[in-house]
Amino acid sequence: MLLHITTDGPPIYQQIVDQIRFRIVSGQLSVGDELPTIRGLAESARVNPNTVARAYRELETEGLVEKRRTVGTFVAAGSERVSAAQRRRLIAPHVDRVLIQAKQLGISLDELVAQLTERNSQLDANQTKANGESK
Amino acid sequence: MLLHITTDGPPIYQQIVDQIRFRIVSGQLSVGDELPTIRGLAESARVNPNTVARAYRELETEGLVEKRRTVGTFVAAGSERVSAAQRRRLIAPHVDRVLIQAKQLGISLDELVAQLTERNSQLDANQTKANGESK
DNA sequence: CTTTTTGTATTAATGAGTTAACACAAGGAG
DNA sequence: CTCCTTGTGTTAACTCATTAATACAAAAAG
Repeated sequence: MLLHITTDGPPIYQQIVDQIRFRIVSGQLSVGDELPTIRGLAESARVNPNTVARAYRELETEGLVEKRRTVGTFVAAGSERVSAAQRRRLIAPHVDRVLIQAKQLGISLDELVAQLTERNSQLDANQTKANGESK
Repeated sequence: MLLHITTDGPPIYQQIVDQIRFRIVSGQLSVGDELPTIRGLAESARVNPNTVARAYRELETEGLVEKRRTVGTFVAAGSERVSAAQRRRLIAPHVDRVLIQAKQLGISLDELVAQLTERNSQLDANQTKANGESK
């Protein structure tokens, strides 16, 4: 398991959570798969074991992984079956935040959706550009 | 100018920015209107003048107000004419953030819009409930 | 020119969040 | 039983955003 960690930008534990979560919801990791041990991942990523432990704790709270003491950490059962609902739950706080901001600016839902669509296209364009149209 | 400031929740300077911005974009404050002086608002809101100064600085960066030294702070020209574009600019960072999060969770734009719509209805429902259907 | 009122700048105190150091606890392996 | 590897818990250091204390600068008012 190779993670890309940077000391600037978001907190380390958050980067770990995001990257592992993505591998689970995108199918790169399957139910029952064992994650690296806390110490193992900590060493390979050059961070403190506590930092990895915190990331794993969050993933457990989200219901994505299951920890078995003295054995290891595994992708939790149901991580693929309920994935649609799960993803809705995970994105909910972010959705709420942008809605509240929009309301505070007097932006209607339609306007918000329009801008969302527009920015989405732009982000996609930037991404393919950055990746040199790989794939 | 009466502001509602709470010491918990978001930072004070942010609350000031949000509330004054809303009064500008919603038309409660018109171009050329004078805002309270930094010291005046600081006293009436029981906060440090620096905190108000910071809020005013942000509003100036957003182009919503204009500061005239030794005179005061005023609603900037153009704050109403470009208000649609202005609002888009103000919401842009929040829109980008939720888009990036969605992408990271493998959520499509359509799914995101659907959830946005749903949550919007729920938030509206809560609000009318909390306000006792006032108006 | 002096005073007063305005915004500006510098520095420090505070608090929350993040990360690290290190010791503890539990269960499987031998 | 003993050892080793697993996750857990406690505490402290560090960083950064926020807020406050205080002094400065500029221009209008008199």
